[in-house]
Amino acid sequence: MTIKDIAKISGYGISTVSRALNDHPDVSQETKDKIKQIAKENRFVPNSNAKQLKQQVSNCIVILVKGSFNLFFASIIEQMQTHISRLGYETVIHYLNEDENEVRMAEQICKEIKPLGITFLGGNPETFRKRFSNIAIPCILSTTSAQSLSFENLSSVSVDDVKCAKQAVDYLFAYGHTHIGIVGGNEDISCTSGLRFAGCRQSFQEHGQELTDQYFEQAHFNISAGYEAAKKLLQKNPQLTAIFAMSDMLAFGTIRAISDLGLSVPNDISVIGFDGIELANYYCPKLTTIRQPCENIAVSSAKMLVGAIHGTEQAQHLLLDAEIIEGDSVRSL
Amino acid sequence: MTIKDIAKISGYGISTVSRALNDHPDVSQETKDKIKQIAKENRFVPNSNAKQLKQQVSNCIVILVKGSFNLFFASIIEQMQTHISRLGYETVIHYLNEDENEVRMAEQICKEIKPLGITFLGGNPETFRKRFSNIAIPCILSTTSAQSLSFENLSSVSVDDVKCAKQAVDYLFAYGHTHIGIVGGNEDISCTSGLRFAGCRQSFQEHGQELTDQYFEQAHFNISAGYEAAKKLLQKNPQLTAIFAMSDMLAFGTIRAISDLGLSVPNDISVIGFDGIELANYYCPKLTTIRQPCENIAVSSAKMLVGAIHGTEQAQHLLLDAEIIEGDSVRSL
DNA sequence: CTGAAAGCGCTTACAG
DNA sequence: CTGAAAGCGCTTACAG
Repeated sequence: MTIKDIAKISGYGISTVSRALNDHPDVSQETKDKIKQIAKENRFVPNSNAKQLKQQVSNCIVILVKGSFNLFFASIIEQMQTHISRLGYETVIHYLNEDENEVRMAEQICKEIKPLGITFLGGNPETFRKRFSNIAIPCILSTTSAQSLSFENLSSVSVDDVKCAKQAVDYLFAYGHTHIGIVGGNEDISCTSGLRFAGCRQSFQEHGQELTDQYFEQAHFNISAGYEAAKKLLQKNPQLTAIFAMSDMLAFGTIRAISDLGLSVPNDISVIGFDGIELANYYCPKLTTIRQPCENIAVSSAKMLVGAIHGTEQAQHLLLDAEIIEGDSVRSL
Repeated sequence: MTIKDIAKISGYGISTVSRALNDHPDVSQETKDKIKQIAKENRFVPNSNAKQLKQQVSNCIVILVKGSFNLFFASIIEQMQTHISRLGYETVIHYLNEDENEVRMAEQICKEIKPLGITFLGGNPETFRKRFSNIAIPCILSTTSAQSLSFENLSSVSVDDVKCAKQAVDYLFAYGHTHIGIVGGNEDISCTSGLRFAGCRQSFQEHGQELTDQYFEQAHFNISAGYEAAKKLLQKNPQLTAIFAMSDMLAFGTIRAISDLGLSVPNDISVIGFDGIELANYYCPKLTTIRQPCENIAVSSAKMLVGAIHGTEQAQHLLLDAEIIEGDSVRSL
């Protein structure tokens, strides 16, 4: 069933059928009704390949997600999708592995499906610095700041990772802890864990401490990595009374590790996480964590991207605040 | 950059360029090399719309996922994807809301992108009964059995939900519990929770009990629903000493609810889950659960679908076994 | 308000 | 081994 068939059945020409189906204003209502009726009866679905081949641009916005599983991203994606479709665009979600290059993939997607814009979740600014100049459509980096880059078609929406991580560690200091460990983080400040690490370092310095190897253990942002890292950390530094885990998943792994060592949270060791996913609130103990403003990130990203697509908005870098959610995983010393 | 441009640059005709790029055997190696080199230099990416419009069928397999967020599905999707691409096909993932009709969506997708096959995650057999006859390509229902249906192009891979749920409740009885509650489930045996509920009922009967309203509370399969349902259940039936939650997420919500009521798991109340997601192993307490064989479901689904696409396999319904993972959330009475 | 015609970028029978 | 031509299903300037 193609528009040609509908043209034949209806007696109209194919151009009129096309216009009627797309609700062009210059087709009489009567004609539209007839044609739409026939399309409906025959369960006509337009061939999107033909449509897009002809139109050169699609109506779609791509959400490019790095890291296939991440509850934090999940809730953002969901809301983003809802919002984008409310604004009248289709959305295509594409997942990449951690080791794939998101910008290269974006280049390919641009050539293949010609989207109007792209939002990146979990991208690395360094990758953007190197290759993003190949991309011409409006893009937005969500949950990571692109402030340090200055592409005129790249905006970003995120929390200030340095500040928020500092906030987390400050919180532990404020509760009287002086032996604080960090799960996650590294020296590379171009990525999220590097930025959060920098925040930790600041907090340490302000409290007259130096953040040495003794106090942190790197980990990818998943639960089993958190478990392993926490175990190592507690082995090399048994005096710790509190741990900042750089994501809630890391925090869950950390708490499990602490339990497996025969210790309890928060009685022996306090734990604070980062992200504020729904599960944090249902974990036992309820996790104290830095809650990123998911809805705001999702909605702002969608709005800014659509603004940029309309050409009404310039690239900008939105830094949002996070709030501390107090659970039962931190106690004062 | 199109193949026309490459034809111009290389001096060959566009048909030769097309054939070279697609590695057709009737193009000399030399020509192929030259053309591919030029394509590479110019970062040529074929326009997939044009390609598919012409080819009429794509090379892709669609994974249609109902319910946008579900850690259990997540790990299956990931493995399925890996496996499908290893078998030489592209994969497109499409998420639907709970209230959308998966089969109707599949019909549309068939017309739009003409996939070779579809795997459904989280589909409802009843929906298939009504509309699936409209679909002509090989499909597979994963994690839910389509045994009761007899479409020659619809296979399924799943555990036996009735049996596995019975296993869970039997386990609690075996540990001496006699007041067992169920979180989730309903009378509609066309869906997963209905099947599991039927298994619970069987177990109750075999142990000389009747599964009345007093013993269960319905809940959608998410953590907050589990929390609410468990609270209600314990309110209306305070004598319970054990609960079977029909998914791990429900179990987490249940455990949190128990804690909030000032009781402890497993000392006051034992809890067993269903699915066996990674998180279950990192929850506190470690969750005892019925582990579905994710890899096997993923791999078998992929294999069976590809077999059906090749026309070498008939529709079949694979029922896999689940195993009990013993955590620390059940104690003997 | 409607239609005939061109063309989007590709593939593939057909001819050489 | 290579090329000219037709055609996939749509949209849209152009003409009426």
